[in-house]
Order: sequence, then C-alpha cells, then structure tokens
Amino acid sequence: MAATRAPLPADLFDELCPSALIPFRFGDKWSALVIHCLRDGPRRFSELRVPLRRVSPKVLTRTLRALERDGLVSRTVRPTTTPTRHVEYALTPLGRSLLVPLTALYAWAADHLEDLMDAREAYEGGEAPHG
Amino acid sequence: MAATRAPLPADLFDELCPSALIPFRFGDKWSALVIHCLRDGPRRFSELRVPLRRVSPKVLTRTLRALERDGLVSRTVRPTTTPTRHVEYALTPLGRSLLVPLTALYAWAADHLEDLMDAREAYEGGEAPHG
DNA sequence: CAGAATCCGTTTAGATACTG
DNA sequence: CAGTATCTAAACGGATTCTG
Repeated sequence: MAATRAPLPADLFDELCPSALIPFRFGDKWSALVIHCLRDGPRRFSELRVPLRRVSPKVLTRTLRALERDGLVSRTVRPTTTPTRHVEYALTPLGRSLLVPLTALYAWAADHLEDLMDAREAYEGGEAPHG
Repeated sequence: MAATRAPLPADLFDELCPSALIPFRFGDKWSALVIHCLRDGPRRFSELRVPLRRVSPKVLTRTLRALERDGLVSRTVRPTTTPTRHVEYALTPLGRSLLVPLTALYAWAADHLEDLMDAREAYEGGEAPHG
C-alpha cells in the first residue's frame, strides 16, 4: 500500500506541458470568470461588467484580448444605427468545450466550499507558522 | 435559436461564490501544479522542486502553506536519525477529491493544446489590436 | 458604448544568501 | 534538508479620465 513513487516529469513549467497550461491561461483573476459569464450566450462589454462589477475596463479588455488570442472567445462588432458601438463577445467552440471541465471544477468548489472555509478557519485559529 | 439571456448573478466576485473560488485558490501560478505533483503520493520539499525546478524555495513554501491552510495538503515531519530533517507533503482527502476535476481540466488542455497554440499563432500573425 | 491612456498601490515571482 | 530573510523586477489589479 505504499504510495507509488513514479518519478515526476521534469517539464512541468514548460509552456507546452498541458499541466503548466492551466496556470498560464487561467493564472489571472478573471479569465475563468469571464468564460463562465459567457456560458449562456454572447454578451456585450458592459454586460460583462455587471456580474464582474469590480473589474475595471482596462482589466476586462486585457482579459478578453487574452481569451480572444487563445481562440476561446470571439469578438463581433455589430452594425448599429446609433453612433454608439455594439460589440459582442461569445465563446468559440473551443471556449465552449472548455466550459465542460470548468463547470466540473466549479461544481467541486460548490460541493466543498464548507470544507475549505472550515479548514481555513481551523488553520487561522490553531496552527502557528512552522519553524 | 437566440441564445438564452438569463440574467447573470451579480455576486461573482464574492468570496463565497464557488465561481469566484477558483481564481481565489488557484489564481496563482503554482497551486494547481503542486497538487498535480502530489497525485502519486507524498513528496518531500526538495522532491517537489525537481519537476517545478524554476520555483524558488520561498514561493514553494508560500504555495504549500496556502494549500495547507485550505486543507488540501498536509505536512508531516518524520523522525530521522540524521540531523537533517524529513518533511513530507501529501494530499488530504479533500485535496485528493480536487484531483478529479483538476485532472479533467488537464486532459482538456492536453486535448486542445494544438488548438490553443494555433490560435495564438494566428492571432499574433494576423490581427492588429482593436481600435 | 467600447475601450485606450495614465497613474499608482499591491501582489507575485525570482534570485540569492543564510540558518536550525 | 527544509526552510527563512532580503532585495528586486515584473505582473496584476483598480481608479480615473478621455475619446472615436
């Protein structure tokens, strides 16, 4: 019953390593949330700012550009009669495929929210920092 | 076939929102990777530094402390005869349960690595930044 | 409306050297 | 061996202002 001790691959920080890919693409605060917000269909720039109302336009723009660059989100400018612009962001098929494991991760978080909060509380209360 | 337009919840940045939890706990560069490295059993501090060989001891320590605080990783000091210490890190049951959706996410990354690289290449090559 | 530009504080990471 | 301490650079995030 000893734990297996297979050697770990030595390339986990390689950008081409799928395991490293996750923090590379979702290591920021907003990417996963934006994808989540697009799950029900296209959204406009200002629509996205509602659920993410803390995010500044600069940060949202940067996040959307990054997702667009990786082919997860598409950006569409719709013609309007008014002088104001209408830009819609939507998940690409690739982005939509990501929604599956991402939703599973959210489900895990929802299931274990209590555990996480309890653990944190216990840690704060009890443990002293290690020497 | 219009996309559904259900209103989005307005609390996505709330720390208690499971969706917000992901970037909160995995918004850093190393957490997911460390969990991944512990999947086959306990590892020592310096063992973890092999696959993550870019990480400085300071950063690894901080990451491990955070995971420990959230109840995902346990820290065990084993008695030794030598004056050198022996500390092992392992996934807790909670951490192990996280491995399931996390592995699914890695599988997605592995499956779509090409797509991501292609999209990025196409973006760099073609598109000019939006005006 | 959608975003670009600017400024600024905080966080994160990395390198290095040192210690029980 | 398993960290801690210190310093520095870069990235990230947020607020605000401005414009096509």
